[in-house]
Amino acid sequence: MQQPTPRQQQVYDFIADYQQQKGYAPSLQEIAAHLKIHGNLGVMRHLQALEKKGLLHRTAGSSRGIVLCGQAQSLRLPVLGRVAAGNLSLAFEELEGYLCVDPSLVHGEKSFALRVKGDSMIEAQIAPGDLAIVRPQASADNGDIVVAMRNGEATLKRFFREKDHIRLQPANSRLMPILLYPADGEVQILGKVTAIVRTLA
Amino acid sequence: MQQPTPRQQQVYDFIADYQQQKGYAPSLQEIAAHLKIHGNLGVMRHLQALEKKGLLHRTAGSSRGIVLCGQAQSLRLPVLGRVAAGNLSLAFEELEGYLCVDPSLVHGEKSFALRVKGDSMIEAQIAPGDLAIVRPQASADNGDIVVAMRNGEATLKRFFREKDHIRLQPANSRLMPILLYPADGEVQILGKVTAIVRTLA
DNA sequence: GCTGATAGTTACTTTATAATAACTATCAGC
DNA sequence: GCTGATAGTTATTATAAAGTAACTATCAGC
Repeated sequence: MQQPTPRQQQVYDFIADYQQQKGYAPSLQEIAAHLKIHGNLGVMRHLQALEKKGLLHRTAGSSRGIVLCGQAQSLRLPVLGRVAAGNLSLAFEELEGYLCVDPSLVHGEKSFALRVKGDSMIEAQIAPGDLAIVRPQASADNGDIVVAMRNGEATLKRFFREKDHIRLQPANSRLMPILLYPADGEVQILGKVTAIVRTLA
Repeated sequence: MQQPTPRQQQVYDFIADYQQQKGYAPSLQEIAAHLKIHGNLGVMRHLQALEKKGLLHRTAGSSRGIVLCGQAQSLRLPVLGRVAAGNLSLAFEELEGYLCVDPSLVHGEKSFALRVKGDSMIEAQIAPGDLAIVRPQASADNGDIVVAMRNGEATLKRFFREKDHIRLQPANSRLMPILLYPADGEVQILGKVTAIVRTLA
């Protein structure tokens, strides 16, 4: 977690105070007024900086859509035993319950927690039984860990876009990578893993 | 406090769910959409009724200015960069911030989150940079993962009580176990790891 | 049958709020 | 002197969201 600049800290503190006192986050102009900033662009950039540093989370286009990380507040995600995918619509199967997590673990709308089944990512320190926090998205950046749907089974793999195909690389030396060519649509990316939560004992 | 009608209860429940999941309250139109009400006047009157019955509080003219009365909170743990231990009193050093977690990850009072430093537990799928949720306790059961203080450094080890000593076993084949005899008090158990939280990307 | 509380609809206006464009200023580090 | 990060201003636009008017419908209780 990066440290904010003093000015950014002021912004953060005001949001925390306001949230604590009123029960919801301030609008950009309210922040601007308090910090004696004329216009909200300055505020916007402070928020962008704070978000990049992982101190808060924002929902674009949503008024007062600011959630501070590490405050007495958390997001409630559904915990799924498995995922099934009919073309990008995630079916919530085997709903195990709900998990409250810090906003810093969640990056985006409609995230959910998926119970990890196999040991395909064991060498990336992801074990069966762990909960993977997943943000639904159809593609990813190189090196991201994604949830891939294959033969009706959801598995975790590392995502690499190469010359004319996509490589889904397990973190398990006993397993082979999957090469995915545009033609065969048998594999589908359901989302990106943004965090791991494991309960011991 | 008056009881809401069934329909009003639905409105209230949706707001509670939304608030929990997203971290802020829904807009009138979002409520309307969810309850399949066309237009937001209907919603407005439900909110007015709920407010009159003392179940929530609204700020006029403020978007998402809904605050529910009497909602439960989740647990907020301090995140420490390291721990130092003067006889069982944990000093909160290098406070990185706070992490909100589900009560299911925390087992006991005064738990905290510790940033994992080395790779002593790498084969137990605990990597450097992970956050270990720790419940302070001076002993443990066989097989538990504990935070042990040694030479001023906190490390994670697996705990085993054997004949006349305690064995602190790393999950890393390159590291040797530590044998701890009652006489030498050079190693101290600070607590037990109850959960692991990792942020990716 | 009347009344009042509850519940809903369509259409609209107003305001709150977020987002963008096009600038300037300061400061640290190379 | 150049660059990039930080910080700020004025202005404008787009959209999110709250609020209002004018209706209808159902149901419980008197």
